[in-house]
Order: sequence, then C-alpha cells, then structure tokens
Amino acid sequence: MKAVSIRQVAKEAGVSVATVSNVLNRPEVVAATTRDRVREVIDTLGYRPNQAARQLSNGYGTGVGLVLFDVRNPFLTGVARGAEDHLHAVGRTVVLCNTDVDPAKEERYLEMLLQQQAQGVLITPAELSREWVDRVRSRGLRTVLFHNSTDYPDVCSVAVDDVAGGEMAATHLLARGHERITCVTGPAHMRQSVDRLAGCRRAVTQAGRSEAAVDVVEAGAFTLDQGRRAGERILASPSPATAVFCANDLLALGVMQALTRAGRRVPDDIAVVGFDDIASAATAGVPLTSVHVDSHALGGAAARLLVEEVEDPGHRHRRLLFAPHLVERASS
Amino acid sequence: MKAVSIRQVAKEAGVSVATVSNVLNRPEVVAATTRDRVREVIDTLGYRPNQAARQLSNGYGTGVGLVLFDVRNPFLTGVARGAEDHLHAVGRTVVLCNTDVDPAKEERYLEMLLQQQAQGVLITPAELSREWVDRVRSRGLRTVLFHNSTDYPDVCSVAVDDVAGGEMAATHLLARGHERITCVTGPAHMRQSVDRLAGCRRAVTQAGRSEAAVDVVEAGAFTLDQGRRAGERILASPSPATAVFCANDLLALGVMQALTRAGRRVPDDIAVVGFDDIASAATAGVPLTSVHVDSHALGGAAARLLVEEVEDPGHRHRRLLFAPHLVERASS
DNA sequence: GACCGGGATTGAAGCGTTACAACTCGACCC
DNA sequence: GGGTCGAGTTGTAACGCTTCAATCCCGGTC
Repeated sequence: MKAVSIRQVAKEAGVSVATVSNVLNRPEVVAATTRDRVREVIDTLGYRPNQAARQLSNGYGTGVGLVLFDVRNPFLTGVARGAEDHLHAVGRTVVLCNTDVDPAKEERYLEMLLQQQAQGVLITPAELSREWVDRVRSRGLRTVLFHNSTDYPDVCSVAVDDVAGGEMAATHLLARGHERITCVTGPAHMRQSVDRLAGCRRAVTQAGRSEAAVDVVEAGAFTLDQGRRAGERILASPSPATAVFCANDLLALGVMQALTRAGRRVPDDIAVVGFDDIASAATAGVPLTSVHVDSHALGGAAARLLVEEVEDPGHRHRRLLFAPHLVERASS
Repeated sequence: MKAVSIRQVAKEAGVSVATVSNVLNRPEVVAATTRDRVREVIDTLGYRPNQAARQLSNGYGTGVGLVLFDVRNPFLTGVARGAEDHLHAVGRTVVLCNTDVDPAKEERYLEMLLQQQAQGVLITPAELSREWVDRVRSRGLRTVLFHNSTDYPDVCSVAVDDVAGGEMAATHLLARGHERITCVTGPAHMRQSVDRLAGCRRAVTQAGRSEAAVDVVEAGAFTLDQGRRAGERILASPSPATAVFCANDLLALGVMQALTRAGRRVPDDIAVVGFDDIASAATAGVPLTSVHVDSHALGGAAARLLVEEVEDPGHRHRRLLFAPHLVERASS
C-alpha cells in the first residue's frame, strides 16, 4: 500500500539513489546496462516519482493555473480544452479556477497557485490594469492574458481579431447583394461592440460605399432578450435594411425570433449573421450564419506561449490575434 | 524574489519553526499573544506556506482530479463548474483532465494524478468494469463516478434519474391533452434511450392508458441530423401522434426543424419536448420544452461525496440519483 | 522549600527528490 | 611504473514543512 520510493528502487537495483535519479532525469550520463537494469526494476516495482518531493527539491512545480471567469462560457470551454490538450502533452498539469469576474476570488486563486508553486497562469483577468499586471508579475507568476488589449506590450496575450470578424460578416452580406446593413451591437463601451462594428464599417467603405450604408442599433446587453428587442426596433424602422449583422449570436438569435414572429422570412426577407458561432447557431430553427472563432486553437496557442515563457529565458512577449472565419448557414 | 520560508518567519518572530507551524495548523495549542505576534509577522513578510513541502511531509496533497471525457460537453461543463466550486470552497485544488473516452489517455491521467498524490478523482470512466474499479482502488485513489449504473455498490456515484425525467416529460404532454406520444430515442443499446423511454411508458400506463399509446422511433445517434430524419419519419406516418418526446434536445431540435420545414406548426400541430435542456433549447426558433438536469448541483454533490470519502474513515459508499425537472417553454 | 501538573515551546528526525562535489577504476600515455 | 583522464557512480546536503518526544516555566500544593 505504501508507495515505492527511489530508495527502494536503488537498493533493489544495487545502485545508489543518485543513479536512479539520473536514469530518470539525465539518462545519457548513465551506462546503458545500468540504465536498463534500473528501468526494469522501476517498472517491476511500479515506482512512481513523487511529484511533491521533486517539486520541493527543484523549487518549482509542474502545474499551471487556468483562471477563467467561467468554464461554462462556451468560448472559454473551448479555450480550456485547447489549453489542457497542449499543456498535458508537454507534461504539465492544469489547475482549473473560475473567478466569476470577481477580483477577490481571482486573488484567492492566484494565491493558491502561488502556494502550489505554479509556474504560470492563463487568465481572463477580472480587472485588467497596469497595477494588476505588475502585482502578478512581481510575485513571480508567468502570465498569458486572454484579452484584447494593446496596452500591455510586456505581457503575452491572445485574442480574437474582432475587426476582421466584423469585416468578414459584412463583406459576406455585401457579396450577397445587400445594399444596406443594420449592425446590432452590444453595449457601446464594450470593446467587442466597437471593434466588430468597426470591421463592418470597414467592409462597407472598402466596397466603395458610404458609411451611411450601415445603420447601428445598440442593444443593452449581449442577450437573447435584447436581441428580440433589437429585432422589434428594426421592424419598426420605416425602411429596414435587408441584412443585419449582430455582434453576437444571442443577439442574432433574438433578432431572428422577432423577425419570424412578425412573419418575415429569414433569409428571404432579411438576412442575419451572428458572431461567435455558439452551438445554438447551428441548431437554430433557421441555422445561423456566424463568425466562428476557434477557441480550441486559441487556448492551445495561449498554452504554447506560456510554456515558452516558462522554459525559454530569452522569451519575447507577444500578442497573438486570431483571425476568425465565417461559417455560412441558411440565415444569409 | 526568493519566497519567504517558515524559518524566516520563526526568526523574525523570535520563536521556533515548530511554533510557526503550530500557529498555522493547530492555533489552539499556542498562547494567544505568541499566536498574534506570529500572525503579524506572517503577513508583513508575506509568508506563503509551500504546498509541496507540506505535501511531502504529511504524505498527501490537496489536489483532486476531475477526469471528464470532454469539458466541452455542456453537461460536463456544468458538472465541472459545480465540482470546482465546492472543491475550492473546502480548500482543494482541481486538476482538469479530458480523456475523449480513450482508456489509454485516461490511464495516463490517473498515473499523473497518482504522482501528484491526488487523494481522489471525480471521473466519467472510459470503460467501466469490475476490473477497472478494482485497479483504480488498489492504487489508493478515492473515486466518485459520474455514471448511471447500479452494478458497483462499493463505489460512490452520481447520476441523473432518466426514468423519472422521461416520466415527467410524458406526464406533461398527457396533461396537455395529448392522447398519443411518439418517443424518439437514441440508439437502443444506450442506457439513456432505454431509461427515458421506460419513464415515458410508465407515465402513460400510470395515466391508465395502454403502452400502445406510445410509438417508438429509434434514431441512430443523439444528433441534430438524426433528429431531422426522425422528424421526417414521423411525418411519413399515416396518423402521426400530436406530441413527440425526444430522448435528447438535439434530436428534438432536429425534429422541430423537420416539422416546421414541412409546414407544421409547433406546438399547435405537434408539441415537442426534449431532454437535457441544453442552451440551444431556450434559444431555438420555438423555444423548446425540456427536461432539465442541474449539472452544477450534480458536480457539487459528487465533490461533496469525494471529500467525505477522503476525510471520513467511516464513509459509506453511496449512489446519488438526481431528479431532473421540466422546463416548460413554447414548444409544448 | 521541595514537588507536581500542565500549558507553552522547542529540537530534530523524517518526508522523497535533486544536484553537486568527490570518488573509483580501468584505459591509455610517456 | 607512475601519472593522467574521463566515464560512471555515489554520499550527502538541501528543499520547507510537520510532528512528536523532550524541555521549560510557573503557579499551586503539601
């Protein structure tokens, strides 16, 4: 029942613990015959190196924190999976932490990770600021942010190129022959609203049209309900555009519900495009065209960045921007 | 930069390391004044007990494994969150592992957890068998299964009461005045198909009707596409029932797509009820009535069970069955 | 004044690894 | 024969903490 220790392996193999340790960590320094013998003993005895001891000895552990505001967020779920896949592949262990965007909770987690001597953390910061970044850094935690901000060139981060995404959606609609586009954004202060709208406008002007070709409807939140409301507002307009691009799938689904409820046909009367490509987009009554983000790849990239930062002293901080792509479905 | 050790705290506070350790672990044995002084030094110095050392010393760690076949599965995502919440609240650390139902991968994870000296694991087993259970146990890992099986009374497990869920759905439809129900199941060999259908039948017979009042349509898989196909088959029937209960939301959404595409109105012509209450159920064109499972609570319960098993020597293994509940929406 | 009991404190032995300095031992060279 | 070299191996300190037996100290007892 008691776990086998390196000492027992050493005794059994007739060598010193140092040699066993070498077999494990620098096999090239030990003679082939000894190495084989030791290895054999290792598996007949079922020896399993004790991580805690190892960690204590060399001063750092193998765990890294995955600090997300909520794994249930479909995007973050993908990110989590992507990160976990890569981290596990390189022999690291992922500690899951959900903050609910609560700085106090986040702080508790970071503290816990520090106690575990985690080497790094992949995080959606609850409140990003110069101060926060410095604080985390000063405690010796390598960090990769899931955040779309250019303000911190000294931290690695990964994010989605919202502008490019908005542009894709709009370009698609224009290609389908729509002359005017209604853009439903979320709250105006949110970066996603701003950037996705900006992308939409860029597509329009690059197609040689005036910016006036895009009507803006601002929803109070990125929710289904607000989407419905936005849909009603669009219907109330004297001459609604024939296409609507929503900054988020929930808004788009809400808009579609309002439209169909009012008897309009999607896409025949009005085309709809969303953003994020959540699962519901594909399963909707009229499957929704949406801008897809490969959250898995994003998580993987973040993990890679973190590992690089941990292992390579000459690491340069980088900001990775992921290009999304359009998934065309029946709604447009 | 170097972390503060217990020794420095001891020196600074003018006591021995043993006393500092006591302040941390058994505060009641140390005199109030000493205790306060030590505590003060602890936070002015920013001392953080080293988990690895602690773990090495007392022989076991604080981490527990959360081994799921895929966090992206919406149900498991909820479970993960529920488990994490509780585990964190009781000071434990959650190590996330995704197996993709691959026994080899699962094995690697278990091995890794063993090296970390994790005390327990919450797991969706890739291949459940007597042998597997014994093997895991013999290595000293406490285990709680997410699995609906009565075959292993000596292991804790949590699961959903599928029979009760099916019964609820059918009872609801009968109450709405439907005389006959079509039940769309997944593959016949899957427990979910069997149990949910059984529940449906039970409701029907308990309402004094013959079992013949439920038509069975077996779908090849729990997918949207198979749902559409099932929908078409229902339409092709000479006298379709006015209500359909699907063993899964994706099937239900597929059925609804087929129905509306054929010009039938849901729920006016045909009512539809699903199972699982995934996010898409609420956002569908016609919001779907579904049997909801509180995955968060389920994860929490599993966590509680595991902690109990780890901490209480007199622990009795239990099998928890969660009652689902019906969420009524527009589709029925 | 010697003795006792018990609360408070402490010294030191582990816990299982790693890594470094030191050692062994043949082969090889002059 | 003595010396050098290098590959292989090993003894052991150190990592930071917990725990337990041992010690200390002080007020109370007889």
